[in-house]
Order: sequence, then structure tokens, then C-alpha cells
Amino acid sequence: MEAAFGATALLHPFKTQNPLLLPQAKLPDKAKYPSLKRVRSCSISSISTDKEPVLAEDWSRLLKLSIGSGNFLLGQAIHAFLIKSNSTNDAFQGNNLLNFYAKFNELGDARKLFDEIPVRNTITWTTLIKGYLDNEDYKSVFGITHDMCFYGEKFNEHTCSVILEACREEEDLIRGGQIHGFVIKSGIQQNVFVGTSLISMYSTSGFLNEAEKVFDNIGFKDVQCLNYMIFQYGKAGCMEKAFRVLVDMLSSGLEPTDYTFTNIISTCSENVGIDEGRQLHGLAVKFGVVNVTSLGNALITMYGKLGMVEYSERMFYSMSEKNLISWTALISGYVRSGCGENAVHMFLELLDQGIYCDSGCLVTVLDGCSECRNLDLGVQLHAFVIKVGHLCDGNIVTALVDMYSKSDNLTSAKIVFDGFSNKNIALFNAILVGFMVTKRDDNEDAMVLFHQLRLGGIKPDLVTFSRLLSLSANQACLVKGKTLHAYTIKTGFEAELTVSNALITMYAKCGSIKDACQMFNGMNGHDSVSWNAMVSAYSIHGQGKMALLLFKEMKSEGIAPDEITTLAILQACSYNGLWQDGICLFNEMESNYGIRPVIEHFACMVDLLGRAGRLPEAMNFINNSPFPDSPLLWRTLVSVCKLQGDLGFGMLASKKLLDLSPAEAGSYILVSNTYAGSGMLDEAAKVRTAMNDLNLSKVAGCSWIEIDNKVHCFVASDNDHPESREIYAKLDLLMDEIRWKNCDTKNAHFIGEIV
DNA sequence: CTAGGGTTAG
Repeated sequence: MEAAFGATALLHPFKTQNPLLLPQAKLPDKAKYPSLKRVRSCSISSISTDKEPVLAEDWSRLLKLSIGSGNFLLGQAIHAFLIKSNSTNDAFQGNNLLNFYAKFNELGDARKLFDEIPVRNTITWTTLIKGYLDNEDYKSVFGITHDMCFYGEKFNEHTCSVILEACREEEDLIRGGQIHGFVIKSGIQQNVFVGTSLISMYSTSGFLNEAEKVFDNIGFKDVQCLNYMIFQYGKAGCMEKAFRVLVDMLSSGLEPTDYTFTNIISTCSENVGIDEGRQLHGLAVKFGVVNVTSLGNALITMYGKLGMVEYSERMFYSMSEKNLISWTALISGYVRSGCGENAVHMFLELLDQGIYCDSGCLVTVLDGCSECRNLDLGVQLHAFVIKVGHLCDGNIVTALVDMYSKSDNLTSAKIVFDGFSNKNIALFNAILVGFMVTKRDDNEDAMVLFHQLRLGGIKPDLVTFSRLLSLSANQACLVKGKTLHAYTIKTGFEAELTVSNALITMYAKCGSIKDACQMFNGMNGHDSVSWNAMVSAYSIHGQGKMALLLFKEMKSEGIAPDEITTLAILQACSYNGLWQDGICLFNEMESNYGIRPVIEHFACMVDLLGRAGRLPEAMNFINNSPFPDSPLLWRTLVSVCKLQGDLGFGMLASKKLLDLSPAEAGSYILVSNTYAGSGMLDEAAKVRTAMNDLNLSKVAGCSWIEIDNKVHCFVASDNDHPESREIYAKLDLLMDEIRWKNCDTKNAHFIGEIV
């Protein structure tokens, strides 16, 4: 490549700014530099001293040596020699010295030297710019670039690479674009250094398309460049392109490095399949890089994400050099695979070995505790965290709040939450889980907290809105839901798919199918969650036909139904007497849609058959299912027998249920209610007594309604409400009306049950 | 002759 190109015109905007005044070159103050005597004590044995002349190349080599070995004194000594031999005016020696000071980050000395060099060339300028770049002084980089233009100095590939790096760091795409234009105009876009710098700048700023164009124009792409492109493709989720680059690299005979595999594995392991994953592992072995610790760590993580934690284990134990990340990766794999016990065990082993455990590792272990519901160890870890002084770490505090929240221990979650002053949105989202999980009637309102945080200047994100909406949906609180909807519109989060989906569910559960529908129809696009939400909405609103219609539409749009879709459809069929459709769907789930029914589907089918009045079939269905001894299925059968008022089957099913789950209060209550519903009050009382003898009790279920911001809560048969008498009177009236309108009074058994 | 690019693992 020819040396240089005029860049002045292109960088015109710099031109009018203050030019740097270049002083006359003058010799440095000799007193500042070490004496020759001292230089000799640096044991420069390879230099012949005063007798023989030293070649310019030798000085250059020695300066490189001083940089490579970090020996600043040696470089200074050489500087002194060069002053003595009057060689500093030479551009070659001057540049070498300049580079030396720049590399040692002595920008003051570098600048002084630069000003003293009488004849500067492109290399001189580039070296100085690079010095400021390494010093992260981007203002000076651009300032000197401007001066370089002003003095008509030519830019070459080296200069461009350096300036582009500064543009990347400052995310200055205006200057970067100017350089890019210059690069194209001067025909150096094929240069792999310039190309990689441009790719780095564009992809860091999120312009992968631009980066890709640059990539395609590079003449010869070396491994470094290819590795980087793999990394960026993978990070952007373009897995196929990342693999394409790898394949091209291999077929062109270039040898991949450990980075090649670490990059592709770490960025793609979320989506990589078992086959690809193992092939990558195999290639890493083949190219002899598998022993690199970071690559091993990436493999541990990959296997963990693939659900093959035993491979993670094997990887871990085969590694010759492990570090804390290896341990954390394996623990994380255990957590992900639901092996919380192993995760905890591994952590204790880590402590035993006396390895320092950082906050990232603690967070992973805390996640393990919440995953395996090991609150005992979680509490111990909490103590440990306090002891080692990590309670000021936001990530750890969030993990603790998350753990207590998921363990239905909102009180502890709140204590940790309140005790941390530097709150952020992740922490708030974690405690929302606590509000979602807790069943108790909590006076603390998530919405109040939400407003406090907003006042504190913390911005909600889409997780916040999804969770708050889910909360108001479960509380069936339309007012809160609508308030939140307004917030999402104001903040622009309404357009986010997860938020829109949460809004559909909120409106459906709060009783407004119309708003749910409007939400669904107003969206820009739907994912499977949107469809599921809308199908469920119709289902719980008793509009089975609409649910089935939407199901058809969903399929014609090319969206594959999943477990949730089919469950919602089965429910819709069950509630709406569409039992033939339900049976049909259940039978073709696996063959048509590749969905293997899980226990919830079976429970739904029991309900469906029972509601269709086919109780013997329902019982057969359970016995022939993969879960003949599942309390869930028998409980469902007992419920539906009660609903049908079929005492014979009800008793059969009840007996089986009590055999299967003798320690569950819910089962006793259900059975007792079945007897009571058929008028067998003595039998009912016996079951209740048996339950009490076992010291079982169940928190009473309650219903509630919110009127004018006040929640009115009701438990069966209670008289707590101030207007209790009026309410019961109205209920009696309603019951009469139902009996009058519907001679079949079976449904009336709902009223007057013991709970 | 002297100056230039990049990404790691939880």
C-alpha cells in the first residue's frame, strides 16, 4: 500500500478550529535525562559503548526491548545516548523514541519530544495519536487529528485504524463516517486492520448491517477479524451467520483459535442444539485449544444450558486449570437443571477448598437456593453475605429478595428490600415476585411501592409492567389494571409484546373481554403468548366457540400451538360442553402438533368428561393414564362428581383420593363438601372430624370485590361485613331466581357448603 | 527501518 493520502478536504470541519502552534525544534534539557554512568548500570551488555558506532536499527531494537520488558530506564538511557550522538533530529529515531514514551503512557514527554522533532511524517503523528488513544484521552486524539489535517499530513491505514478506535470509544459515528468515507475514497477498505476497526466501531454502536458491509469488502480476512465477526454475529443473535463464518474459516484452511470457539459458544449457547454443541466441542479438541480455561468454562455453561449438566460436570473435572468462573458455571448449570442440591453441595465444596467467592458466585448459589426451595441454606447464605460484607452489592440484595419472594416469605424479602438504600428497578421487580406469590391478605400494596419508586426517580421497565399487570389480573382489580395501562401508554411500553400480552390477560381476568379483544386486535403482531392469552380469555369467559375459532385462525397464521394453547382449548371445551371437540383435540395433540400431554392436560380431560356427565369414562381415563395415582386427577374427579351431584362415583373417587393424599386438608374438605352437597351431613361431619384429628387445617378460600378503592373480602358463611344481612338477603333472592329460571337445581348445591 | 485492528468464561 502506498504510503499516504491527503485527508485535509475530507476532514474539513476540523479545519477552522484552532490550529496547534508548532514551536521550533529545540534540544531537550539534558539534565532531565540519566547520566551515561547510570545507563551503564542498566547492564546493556549487547551495546558496544563508546568505541564502536551503534547502528540506527540497533537503537530501534533496543527501544523495542525496553518496551517489551517494561524497562523504562533503559529507554531513557537510549534517549540520552541519542541526544549525545545528536541523532534525535532524525525522523526515524525520533519516531522510535516517541513510540517509547507513548507506550509507557508518558504523554507529557511524548508531546515534548513530538514538538522537538523538526521533520514529522505520518508515522510521527500516528504514533502520538495512538499514545493519547491508549491514555483514553479522546479529546486530544481528535484535536491532534485535526491538526494533522491542518498541516496537510497524509493519513494512511495505520492512522485510520487508530482514529476509528477513538470514534468507537466515543461512539462518534459522525467522525467515524468521515474516516470511513476517506477509507473508501482512498481504496483502503480492503485492509483488514482498517476493516476490523470499522466493524468494531459500527457493531459496538449497534449498526451490524454497516459492519457486515465492511466485512464483505475486506480483501483477506485473518483469524482475528473472523473471530471478531463471529462474536458480533453471535451477540446479535445471528447464529447462522456466525456459524457460516466459522465454516468458511475452516474450509479456507485458516486455523481457528481458542477465541473462535469461546466466542461462538458463549454467544450462541442459548440457541445451539445438542449436535452443534458437541461438534464445536469436538473441533476445539481437534485444534488443540480445549485446554484453555475460558473455553472450558464456556463449554461448562453450554452443556448446562443444553440440559446436559453431566457433561458440564465431566468438563469441569477434566480441566487442568479451573478458576472461580468454572465453579460458578457448574453451579449455575445445576441450578438451571433443577439440581439445587448439587449446586449447594458444590458451593460448600468451594468454600472448603478456601477459594475466594465473589458476588457473582453468591448470586448464582442464592438462585440455587430459591430454585430448590432450600430456604434453610438461603438464610445461612444471607448471614454469610452479611458477614463478608456483601450486603451493599445490589445484585446480591436482589438475589436475596428474589429468594425470599419465591419462597413465599414476603416479610423477609421486604426487610432486605427496605434495608438497601441504593434501589434499582431489578430489585423492585424481584419484590414484585413476592407480592405475586404471597397468598396472604397483605396491606402493603405493590402499587404504593411502585409510586414511591417512581417518585424516587427509578424508571419501570417491561418486567415491572408485566408483573404489576399480572398482579392486578390476579386480584381482578380493573381500576389498577387500567391505571397501569395508562402508564404503559405514557411510557411507550404498551407496544412491547410482553406488556401487550399481559394487558390482554389483565383485561380478561378482570372481566372485560371487550378490552382484551381490543388490545389483541390493536397489536402490531402476535406471538404464541398473545394467541394463548386471547384463547384463554375466551375460555374463561365461557365463549368456547370463539376460543375454537381463534385456535383455527392461529393455526392458519402459521403459529404452532403449544402446551398452553391446547390446555386453554381443552378448558374452553370443558366449560362450554364442547366435549367432542375436546376429546378430538386431546387425541391428536401428539400426532398433529407434536405436543405430549402433561398432567394438566389429563386433569382437564377428567374435568371435561365429568362435566359431560361421563363419569365412568372419566374414572377409566384416570386409571389408563400415565398418572393413575395422581391426587390431582382424583381431586378433579371428586370435584366434578360433586358438581354433577353423583354421590356414588363421588364416594368411590373420594376414597381413592383420601388414600392417595391422606395429609392434605384440601382433600378432606373436598370430600366433606361432596357429602354435604348430597345432604349426607353426618358423613360430612365425620370426614371433618377425621381431618381435625390429624391436625390438618386449610386457610379458608375467600372472594373479594373492590369498590371505590376499598376491598371487601368474603369467606363462606361469614358475618363480618357490616352489610352482611343485606348481602345474604340479596343472595337468597338471587337463589330463588335461579331456581325459578332453572328447574334443574343441581347447581344450587354450591350455596350453603361448609368450607 | 519506525506507527495500526479484536473478542473471551458465570
